[in-house]
Amino acid sequence: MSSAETLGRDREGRAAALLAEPVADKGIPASTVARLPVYLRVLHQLAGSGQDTVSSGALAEAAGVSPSQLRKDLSYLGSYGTRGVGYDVAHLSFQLGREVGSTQEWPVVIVGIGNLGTALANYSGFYSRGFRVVGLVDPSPDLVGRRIHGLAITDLAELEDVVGRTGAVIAVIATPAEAAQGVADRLVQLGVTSILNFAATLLAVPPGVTVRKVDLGQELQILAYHEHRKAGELSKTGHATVRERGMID
Amino acid sequence: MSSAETLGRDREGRAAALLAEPVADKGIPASTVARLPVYLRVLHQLAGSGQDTVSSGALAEAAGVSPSQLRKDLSYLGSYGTRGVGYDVAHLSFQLGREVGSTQEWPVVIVGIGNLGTALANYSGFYSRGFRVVGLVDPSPDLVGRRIHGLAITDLAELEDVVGRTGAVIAVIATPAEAAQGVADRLVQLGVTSILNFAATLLAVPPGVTVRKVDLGQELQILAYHEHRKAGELSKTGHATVRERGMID
DNA sequence: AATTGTGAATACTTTCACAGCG
DNA sequence: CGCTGTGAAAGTATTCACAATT
Repeated sequence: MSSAETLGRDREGRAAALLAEPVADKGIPASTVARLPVYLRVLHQLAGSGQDTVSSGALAEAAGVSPSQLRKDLSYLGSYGTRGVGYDVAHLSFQLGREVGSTQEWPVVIVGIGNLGTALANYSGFYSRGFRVVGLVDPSPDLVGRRIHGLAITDLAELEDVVGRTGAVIAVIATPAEAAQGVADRLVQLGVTSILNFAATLLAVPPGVTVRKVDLGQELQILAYHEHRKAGELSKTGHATVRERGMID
Repeated sequence: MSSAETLGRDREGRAAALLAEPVADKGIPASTVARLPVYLRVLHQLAGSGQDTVSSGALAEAAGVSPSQLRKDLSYLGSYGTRGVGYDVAHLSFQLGREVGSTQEWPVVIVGIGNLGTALANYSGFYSRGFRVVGLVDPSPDLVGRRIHGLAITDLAELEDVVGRTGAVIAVIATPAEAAQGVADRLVQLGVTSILNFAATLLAVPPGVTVRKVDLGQELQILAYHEHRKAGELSKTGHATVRERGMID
């Protein structure tokens, strides 16, 4: 998988009372958070196919997790199921969406409009999940002014302007590795607090800013490791052995 | 984050003696495996900048992990450091590369040459890590025959031919979600045992086949969750609190 | 004197198993 | 009766802290 990092790991004493939200809103494990979008996607599919109720077993199967893990995950959010019956698809979908923040629209700025940035700008999966690409930024004079889906590419020099005007707090960095840290610094300065980083470099950001990294080369290398292992086992035992289940997300 | 799944979770009794490889080659935790490519990248950088020795502290810092985690990770591979001194960059780099399988070249086939597939086909990060894109496959008549870096796009109907000719065991699926499972089935049939899946769907594969999923929309949703939480905290306490460190990889 | 390698301790995650409820 | 929700148990991963080694 990809990885999440949030630099700055000291913790507040969690003094504030948590009466504000209908459902307790604290300490959901990171591993659970990473699975919520999966559940949400499956629920949308189910809703689309006319199912209006689903059991933990069926939902878990479709999401690729164990039923007990699904129930444990959902239990962090509240008790949205009905014993003996299951979950109401529409209701659970709404509750999950509310938790993940997908009931609102999030403006997103993409910095670095190379092959990958262009692909991301065209990616329909963002739109359907509530993200609106409101800024495309690149330093290349060849690209500035071109349009993707009607949105013009802006010069990197005007990054301040773009972020300020759109109010984006989520940004995607798809620049070469060398440029990424500089871009991140400017984004953070402008109030961006969540960054999805495709550059093959570690970003240093202040506490309170969340970075998720997707390193495509790294993903393949992890697969190569498994291949390598399979080949080794094969040559020793004469038949492939089964690897244990992966991790993360 | 991205996620690793390997369906089929039964385990062999691990009867075979493990004398073949110089270093014990068993049970490296999945979380460690996911970090090895990061260490490898940092080591390459260090080598490039002329450093020939590095301490666990410095290497850990550059990789974004704790020194003790780095040392624990490396300890699974063997004892490649020198107490009181540190690690020899070239030697550690070689050992890590050998473990990850990046001393050899891996032919890779990409299926689905839309925006994302095109970006992946152009991505230089694959080449530098030992991957060779040897096949580009898509069903669209508009695309078949076009070339990317000199490699012609082949019709999906000839998938069998492409995989057979190139001997690829690693494939990337960048098709629409609906097409992904069908493509995966054919790939597995052809002997592919590692798949990097960008389609927003869960792939069912037989035991022994490793799948890693990268869902870009999902990555943003995880960030949105954090934003959502920050906004909530902010409105309650008047200042942003720091989130705990993420997970995965 | 400095830094690795590693058992032991801690923290986190998943699974189990069953009580609770519709 | 069936399925959820959840404490308790088991399994993993990370951090600590220090002995071992150069």
